Amino acid sequence: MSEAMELPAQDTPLRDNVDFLLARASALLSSTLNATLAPLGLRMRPFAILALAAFEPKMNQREIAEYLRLDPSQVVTLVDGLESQGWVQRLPDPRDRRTNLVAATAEGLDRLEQARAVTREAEDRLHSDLTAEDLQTLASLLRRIAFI
Amino acid sequence: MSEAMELPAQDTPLRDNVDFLLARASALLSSTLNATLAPLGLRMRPFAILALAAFEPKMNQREIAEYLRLDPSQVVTLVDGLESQGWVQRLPDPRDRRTNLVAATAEGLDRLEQARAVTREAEDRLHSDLTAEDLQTLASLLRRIAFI
DNA sequence: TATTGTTATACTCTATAACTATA
DNA sequence: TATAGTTATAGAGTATAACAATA
Repeated sequence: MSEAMELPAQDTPLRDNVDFLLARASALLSSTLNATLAPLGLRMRPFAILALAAFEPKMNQREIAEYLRLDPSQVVTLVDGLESQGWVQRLPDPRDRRTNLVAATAEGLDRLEQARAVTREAEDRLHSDLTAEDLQTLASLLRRIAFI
Repeated sequence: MSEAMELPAQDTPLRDNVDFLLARASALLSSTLNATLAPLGLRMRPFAILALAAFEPKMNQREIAEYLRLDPSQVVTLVDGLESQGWVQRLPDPRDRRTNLVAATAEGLDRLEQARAVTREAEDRLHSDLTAEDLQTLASLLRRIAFI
C-alpha cells in the first residue's frame, strides 16, 4: 500500500510556471467572454470567425481553420451556425470550385459591432491591472509562442 | 436577402489582439502537452492536480478547485481518476471531517517526475523563441491577468 | 444556515477517420 | 494523387443544479 508522502523539493511552484499561468488566464478569458457574448447568441469561436469574415472576407474555410487553429470539420459546424443566423455567407470562389469564401453579411457586421462593444468592456475589466504598454509587451511575447 | 459586404475599417486585426493570442497560445499549449502526457496516462488537468498534491499536500479539494479555476465537481472526478491509479490519496482532515486532503503517493511522485521531464522538453520547444528574461516578463504579466 | 464534497445532466470543445467533389 | 469541405463519432472540458454530511 502507498503511504502519503511529505513535501518534495519544490523547484517550480505552479504559480511561477508560465504555462500554468497561460492556461489559467485563458480559462478565465474564455469563460468571461463566453458569458458576455451569450446574450448576443455568440461564443468565442463563432465570434472569431465572424471577425475574420468581416475583416478578411476573402478567407476560405481552410485558411480560417489554420488561422484559429481549428480542425476544418469544426469550421464547417461553426460556419453552419453563423450562416443559419444570417451573419455570414459562403460564396463560391471563381478560381477553385472546391473552396468556400466566408463573408460577413450586413446583419453579421451589425452583430459583430455589438459583440465587439461588450467584449471590449469585459476585456478592459480583465486587463485593468495592465498599462497599454504592458498589453503591447504581452501581445508581442504571446505572438512568439502562439504560431509555432 | 443579405448581400456579402466589403472590407470594413479594420482597427484591430486578430493577430494584434492580446486575447486572441492568449487563446491561441493556450490551445497550442494544451494540445501539445496533452499529446506529450498521453503515454504516461495523464493529461494537463490531472497533471496539475498531481503537482499540487506533491507540492502542497495539505490542500483540500475546494482549495485545488480555486487554485486551478475548476468547479469542485470536476475536482471530484479528476481526483477519482488519480486515486484509482494509486497516484494520490484522499486523507481525512482531523480538523474538519467534511474535507479531503489530497496527497501524492510514492508512485504518484514517481509518475510526476516522469511527467515533468517530458513536459519540460515540450515546453522548451514551445518557448524556444523566448529568452529566460522574456519568459519571466511573460509570467509576471500573465500573473496579473490570471487571478482576477 | 453555510460549506465540502458528491452525483447527475447538458452542452461545448477537441481529435480522428472516412467520404465527395474537385484540382 | 492531393486538397477543400463534409459527415460521423468518441472523448475531454465546462457549467449548473440538487443533495448528504458536517460545520
